[in-house]
Amino acid sequence: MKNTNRSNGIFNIDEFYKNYLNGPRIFKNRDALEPSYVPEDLPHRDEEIEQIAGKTACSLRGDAPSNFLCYGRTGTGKTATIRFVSQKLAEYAKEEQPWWIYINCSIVSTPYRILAHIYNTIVGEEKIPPTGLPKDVIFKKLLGLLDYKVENSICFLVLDEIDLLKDSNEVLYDLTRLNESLDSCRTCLIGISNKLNFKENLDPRAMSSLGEEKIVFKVYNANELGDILKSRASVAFYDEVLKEGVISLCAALAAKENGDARKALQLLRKAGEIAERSQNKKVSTSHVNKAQDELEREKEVDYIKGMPLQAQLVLMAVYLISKFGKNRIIVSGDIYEVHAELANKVPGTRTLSRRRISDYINELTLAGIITAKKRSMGYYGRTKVIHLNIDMSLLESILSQVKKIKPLLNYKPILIQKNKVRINQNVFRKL
DNA sequence: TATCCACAGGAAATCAGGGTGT
DNA sequence: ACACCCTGATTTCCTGTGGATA
Repeated sequence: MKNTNRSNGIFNIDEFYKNYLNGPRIFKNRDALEPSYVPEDLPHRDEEIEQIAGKTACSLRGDAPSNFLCYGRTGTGKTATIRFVSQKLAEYAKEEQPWWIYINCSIVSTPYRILAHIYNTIVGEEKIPPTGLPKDVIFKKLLGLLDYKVENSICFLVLDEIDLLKDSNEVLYDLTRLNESLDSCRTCLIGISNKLNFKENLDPRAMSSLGEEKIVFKVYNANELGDILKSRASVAFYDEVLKEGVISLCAALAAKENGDARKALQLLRKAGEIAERSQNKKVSTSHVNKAQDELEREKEVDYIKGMPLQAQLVLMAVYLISKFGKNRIIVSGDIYEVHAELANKVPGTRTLSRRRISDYINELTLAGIITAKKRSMGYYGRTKVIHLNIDMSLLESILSQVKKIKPLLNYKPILIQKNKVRINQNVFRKL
């Protein structure tokens, strides 16, 4: 980084902004690299587009398409493809434009809220409060609204990340019942799922409501990712800004992560931002490598900072045991005890049951912050052996950013002070 | 070989907090 | 004020279990 903004080592914000404005311009349209951007064309999604277009075409003649499900890993273009087709469809729909209602089930995840969300979207304002009313009242209201407002037309309900629904059986049941009870309006349900086995633990009625048909999105390979990046880059960046190899590096890195196009775009955007920040005229592969590191770090930082306080406390317990425990092997029982100690010290938290702690451990494992292996010690019972999966100093700096927890960073748990061992550590070491 | 530990993790119940209409 | 609603977090209750030990 050039230090023209600093004189005597002091950051000068005026200089910084002046330099920034006079500096090289890199982005022409940054939005083109955002996940929400719907591009003019979608490279390598022809098959998927064809299938979806085929399924939805009948809406142009006023018939309701049958419900279907889209499967595919994150970053395989499921949402983008649906949006793309919906835009095309709108171009060809003559009189009655179909309604498209997108529901992100990671945010709107309960039966009540789904119905309320649909209602509010159609009305265009928050008519239905986030809670308070009985669900069937909303159901009836929605029924009336759909027949009145979407009369003789079709309403596409896109349930994105449908696997994250809290009560998917009930939601799907409600939505099919909705469709059956309507007079003049028809609905079409489109589910989008990251999990291939999503339908497996659904009850049969709900399962059939999504139809037998499914569209599977293939993962992108590095070449395909490269094409996607090229087409986006031409919109997002000024000409000649990207140095040789930048795109192929982004593509290669993302290909390693299950061909995640979102990741590839993030990398490219971040690399551009890093170049811009350091006032380089061009984006180089070293910017991409830095971007990779930064994204990795940001991901963990954001995740941990966004966790509920109790979860942070559980993580703190793991941290403290590994910090003071001198190679002590961390087991779930220890975490429970240390968490209880900590919870008593932090205002506004209570101790939790073992059951709850066990859930938090699972969540941390799922997020990749820790690894947990089930292990039997025979006569000494069964437990989970836990390892931190994140750099200690990074974890320390993240935890120190959480105000309520910060004072505990150097707390030596009583468990460790007394060197209380319920299970002979040698049992573990034997393997 | 039967025993028994220290948990895992499913299902259902409970609680508190934010809301409604009457 | 009252009865009732929805949600998210948590507790309670429970059954299951790998394998060293007696």
